[in-house]
Amino acid sequence: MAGSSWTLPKPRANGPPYFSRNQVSNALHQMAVLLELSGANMFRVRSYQNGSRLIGSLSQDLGELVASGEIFELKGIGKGLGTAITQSVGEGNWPEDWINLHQTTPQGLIEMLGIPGVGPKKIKMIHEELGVLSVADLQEACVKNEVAPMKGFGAKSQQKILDGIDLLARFSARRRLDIGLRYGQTFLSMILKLDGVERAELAGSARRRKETIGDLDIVAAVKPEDVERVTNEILSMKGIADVKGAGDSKVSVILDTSIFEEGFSLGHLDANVLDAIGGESYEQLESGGTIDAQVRLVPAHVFPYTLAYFTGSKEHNIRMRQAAQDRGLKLNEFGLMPETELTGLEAARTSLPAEDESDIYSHLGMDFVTPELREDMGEIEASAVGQLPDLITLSNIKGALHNHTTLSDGEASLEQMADAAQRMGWNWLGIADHSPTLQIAHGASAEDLLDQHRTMQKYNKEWEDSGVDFKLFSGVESDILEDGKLDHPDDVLAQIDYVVASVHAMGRWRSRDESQNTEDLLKCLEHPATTVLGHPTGRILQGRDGYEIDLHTILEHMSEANKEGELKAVELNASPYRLDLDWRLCKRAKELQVPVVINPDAHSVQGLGDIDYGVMIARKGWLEESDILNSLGREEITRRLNG
DNA sequence: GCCGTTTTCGGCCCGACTGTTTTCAGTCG
Repeated sequence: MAGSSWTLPKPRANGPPYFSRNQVSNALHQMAVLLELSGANMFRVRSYQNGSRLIGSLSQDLGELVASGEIFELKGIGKGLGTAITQSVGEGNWPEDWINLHQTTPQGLIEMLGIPGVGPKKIKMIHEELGVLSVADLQEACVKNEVAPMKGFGAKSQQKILDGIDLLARFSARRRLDIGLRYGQTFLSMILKLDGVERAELAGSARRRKETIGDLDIVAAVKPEDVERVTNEILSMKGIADVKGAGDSKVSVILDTSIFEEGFSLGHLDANVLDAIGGESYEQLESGGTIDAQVRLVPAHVFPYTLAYFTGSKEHNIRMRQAAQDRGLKLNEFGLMPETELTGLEAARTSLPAEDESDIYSHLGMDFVTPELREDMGEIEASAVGQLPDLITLSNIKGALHNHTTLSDGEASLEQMADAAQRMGWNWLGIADHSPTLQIAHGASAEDLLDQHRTMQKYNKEWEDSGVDFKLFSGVESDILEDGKLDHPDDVLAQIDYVVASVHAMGRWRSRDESQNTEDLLKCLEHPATTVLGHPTGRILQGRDGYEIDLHTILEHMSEANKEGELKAVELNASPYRLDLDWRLCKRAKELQVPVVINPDAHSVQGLGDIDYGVMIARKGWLEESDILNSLGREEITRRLNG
């Protein structure tokens, strides 16, 4: 979980509230993990997990809920959690037993949870009987053959643990959405070409457009008599680095980059990103990369059920099964049917029919839920009452505000960027090059910035005179300095169209606590010139966590400013390395009516294409056409920026 | 730990797989 370390945060000085939604949500999540390791009842563990999700996506102010006692009325917060949260948020003290559990659980046990095939029960036993405190200890114990003789273990278990530790060291990282989709879509298109494959779709977190992807799931409809042949043809495909298993309904393989006929290359990376992900070695890591993939082969009549099941999320599936239960039915990967003695495909013969996933939802009295929304973030409730959002698509995008040129660290000139934007069908483009403090990115001086502004005005006049529906806007990506100050004098900022304010001094911001960072960001947002908050947490996916920040509070302040007629928008940075604003908070911004602007943060012509990933995440975050600035026409955006 | 127009106690989503077991526990998705 981003920003969390395995300690309980210190209370802020000027409470109550002493802790933010993030902090309480993280603490509950940690408690769930620690309780699991301590051998607690799994349903108790789940209560903490549910509580964490609930508090993390809370639309009300946590401090107020605690002060008024309404916290106890939330479904999922009872006497126990309610009291604990009230005490921590209201008085600044975490419960004694929470503190104790943190102090008595060795850090290494938490790391051991990452080993595939090793769960809390086994860790607890190994820890108690062998005194194992870390992954390294466990490896040593296995090598010394101390694990196999234990009750419930054996030679195979011991070897599996050793293999798991090896796997953890090599492939612990999930893959970014862009990488996962490239593998997934390539693999899917190859499977679709096979004789006997009636239909096939990408499932799992890739289909849900999660910002990172663990492994690929593909579901294919194949007649029983074709399964063996199709399986063999999949196993002989280009790009299969290793076969993990192949049964009569599932093929499990590891893909490598030889699956890409045209080779595998990464686009341009900005210096800040490159720095964060370990420089040039990252490209090598990618080109030598692999990804696990599973293909499920099922008869056509169960395909929609299997697709829905393996698309998940787990949380969404749980709610769907409960909905089925409420109707006296049972839902699984084979069908939706009355309770029966039969199991698996046998039972599926009694299932209600489904041509597509929408039939499944319709059997349960719900509207079809698009895969991006299946996270149990309110979509179940909304679909039951016909209130699902009408999500944006790429065709809604008419421009974007945060892009770079050769004036700072971009690869393309102003002219090339404008030309590319027009070819993409956009009606406007905002350029926001770096400000002077960011020397690593050749931040531009005020003089150069104003020069660029005049050049844009010249082009704009030419387009207007010749009836071209396109316009450039001049902005700056201003570093947020000490005390939330902007990086140019006010008189310079007043001359250009807008300011994207972003944090780049990550070292300093990450060394400070949440309340200090939040305070500085709020000050910066109060500056009349600040229009857009750029990459709000500074995270680099698979690279580094962002700085600690209470974005709930930030968004609430921005909401107030917008109500008073100012324009304060939050960026959804579309770079697949960032995807920041997180989709979980997009929904919050929407509720608060804070405009979102999806920005490719392009450092090249190709970089403009990253808008695609931004749209995916915006959809995942429930955003509709009216929630984003990108959907405004040339004249409307002019009015909003100048208003 | 949470929840309740059949319940304040006894449930809490479902199935496959694996390895350890003579009937099941742990892990995973």
